[in-house]
Amino acid sequence: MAGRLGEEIRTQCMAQALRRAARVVSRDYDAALSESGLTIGQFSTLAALDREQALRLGQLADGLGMDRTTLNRNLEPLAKKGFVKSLPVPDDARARTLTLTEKGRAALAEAAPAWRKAQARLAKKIPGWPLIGPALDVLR
Amino acid sequence: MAGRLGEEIRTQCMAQALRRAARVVSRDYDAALSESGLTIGQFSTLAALDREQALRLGQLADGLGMDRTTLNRNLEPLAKKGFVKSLPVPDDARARTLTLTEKGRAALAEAAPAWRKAQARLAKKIPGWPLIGPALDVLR
DNA sequence: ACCAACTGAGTGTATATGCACATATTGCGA
DNA sequence: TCGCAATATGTGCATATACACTCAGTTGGT
Repeated sequence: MAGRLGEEIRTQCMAQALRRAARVVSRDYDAALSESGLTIGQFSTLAALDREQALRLGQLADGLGMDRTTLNRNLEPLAKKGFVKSLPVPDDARARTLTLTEKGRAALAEAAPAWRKAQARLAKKIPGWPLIGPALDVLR
Repeated sequence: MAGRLGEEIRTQCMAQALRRAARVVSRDYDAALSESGLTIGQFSTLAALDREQALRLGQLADGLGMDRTTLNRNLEPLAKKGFVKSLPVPDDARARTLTLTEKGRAALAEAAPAWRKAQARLAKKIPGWPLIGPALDVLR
């Protein structure tokens, strides 16, 4: 009688599966990026700012599927390194726009080769990825 | 010329996609479980211990795809609540075995209905899940 | 028996995550 | 204009994550 519930959770819990997968692949990417001094989370944040400049905190957080306050704190190490700048908005004294600095763009470009290596390695390890990526897009 | 690299990363980075998905669904499960006082991560840990008793820290961490030291710290709130106990191993004075207490098993069972609700809600939101779950099993 | 390599666990530090709450500002209706 | 709801951001707290390092105990070779 031991563990019927636990077994059900292991085989069916989507959160467990996704969190586990995120941990495993994050460690891999982080190792690949270690030379660059960026984590995969920081790399993703810089990439998001590279796509669109002058985003507000809330907008960027939405884009990353992340709580606003989490992003706020994730920006601290990036700001400390001078990769991201937070500028006031003329129209609205509450808001601030986030911009990728030249230094930030350079760091992103410099880390890109290591990222591509991790991509290639992972793509081999997860042959079913072409099915996964699109299927997860519904969460956007 | 702005953002070619950022665009490539957004469309292709597996870590970004998985981390994002994990964040989004975790918030959902956490909200569903809030009454129970468990996070989805804690719920998963209890479930793993429900499947197999007397696991060592390292074994359980491997099973969860988690760093050993992370699990060590994740166990603290569970131990504080009396859901998990760490017992010495007779054969090996270095090791300790983790056991789910009766209280822990009860907490897991009590949280299960809320978890099932989150499961049902998410299954509707991610119709492609039957493809995703098996495809991620390669990371085990 | 001894020592070296190995193994299992714990700690220091840094980052990541989000809820509850607080603050500041804007916009709008009475 | 006054006041209030809505909006944008920041902070306190708790948990989550993992690398580098440390320590204790085990194991195998001599």
